[in-house]
Amino acid sequence: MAAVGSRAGLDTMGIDGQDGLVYMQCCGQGEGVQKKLNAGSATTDWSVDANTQQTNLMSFPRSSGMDLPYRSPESVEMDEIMAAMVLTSLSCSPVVQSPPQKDLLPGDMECCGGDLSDSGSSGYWSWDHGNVSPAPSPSVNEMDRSPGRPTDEGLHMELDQGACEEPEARRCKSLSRGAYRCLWPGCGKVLTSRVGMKRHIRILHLGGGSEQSHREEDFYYTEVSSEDEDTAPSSPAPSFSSGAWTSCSSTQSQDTTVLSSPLSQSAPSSVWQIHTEHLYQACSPIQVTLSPGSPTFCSWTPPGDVQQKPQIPAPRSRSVSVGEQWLQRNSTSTRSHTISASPSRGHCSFRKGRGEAKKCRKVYGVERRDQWCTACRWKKACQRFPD
DNA sequence: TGTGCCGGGCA
DNA sequence: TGCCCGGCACA
Repeated sequence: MAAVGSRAGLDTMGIDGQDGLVYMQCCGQGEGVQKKLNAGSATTDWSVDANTQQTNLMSFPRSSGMDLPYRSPESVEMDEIMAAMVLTSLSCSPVVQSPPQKDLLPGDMECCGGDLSDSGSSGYWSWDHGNVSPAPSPSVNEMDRSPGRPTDEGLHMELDQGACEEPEARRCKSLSRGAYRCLWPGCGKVLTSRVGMKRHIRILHLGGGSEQSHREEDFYYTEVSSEDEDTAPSSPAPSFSSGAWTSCSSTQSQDTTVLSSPLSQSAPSSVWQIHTEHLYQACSPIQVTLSPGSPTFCSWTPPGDVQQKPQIPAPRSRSVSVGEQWLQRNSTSTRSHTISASPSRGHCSFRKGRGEAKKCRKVYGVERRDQWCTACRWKKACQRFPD
């Protein structure tokens, strides 16, 4: 039975005779599932218990010299039944059985499965055929989650990861009908799966699965969707956000197009928010969005877009202070100058030399402090008269 | 010494 | 998050 199961679902099942550990590795994915068995007790919280261990001992030679206790025929039969159940459930996964290296057809795996692939598992565990729950998980996972059983750290990591991402995957699918277009010169292939697109880029264009190419995949595809195309030209703010950016800000852009992207979720909060609310920290947007180490849509956005789009003033419902309102009305041009000049300031800790422009303090004087811009009142970099 | 503003604290 | 201020750098 175990041998049959080995072909069906399990590639390797190793046993540590010292600790009673059984290592199961599914389909060679490197996603080792480590089970610590109660070798001595007959508790059946997890079906593959000591009996199963002994079954495994029958099929897999072990190097240790542990004595094998006598096993009754009933026990052997029960072992076979248990092993059959476990292995059958494991082998039921279509993803497990499918070859991992081919290009995924559209619809194979939806968006958020790509998160898993970043960790090197290439999304093999991101079974995502619609909302169908993963086939092998009910038997194994439910048994793993049963109370009274020693906590399996490694497996819990997998389970937690899946538990955390599955709602997100559903949310992605419910909110976005996006597709992913390969930006590789001359390719332009469109896939509905981020994982598929990543794999497409990695295999066909980057030529392998090296660590670097793993990170570079994000640069060679873009997200396209009908929603995006519909809403993009409507107003400056959505065109600036363009999905990835809107999803970056969880608090302020709920009314805009939401094209949820795992990459964009890891991106910093929106430049728009930074520019409008904390302009005196204007060095942040440039450094953040152009950071070469962050493989996000934000990085992929051409620098020109990053610097130009936030300059477009857009009406916002946010309550602003008097100074900021004045700033929004009058200093759009100077703001763009500030943004473009902010890299010269370098890191925020670098204190730039004093500029020539008069500040609010000089213009209005201390006695008219209420007319200062907000930043000046807060002893921040002047917004109204930036250098 | 005055000014600009970073960094941090407070509510 | 908004607001304020100590303290530092610079002119």
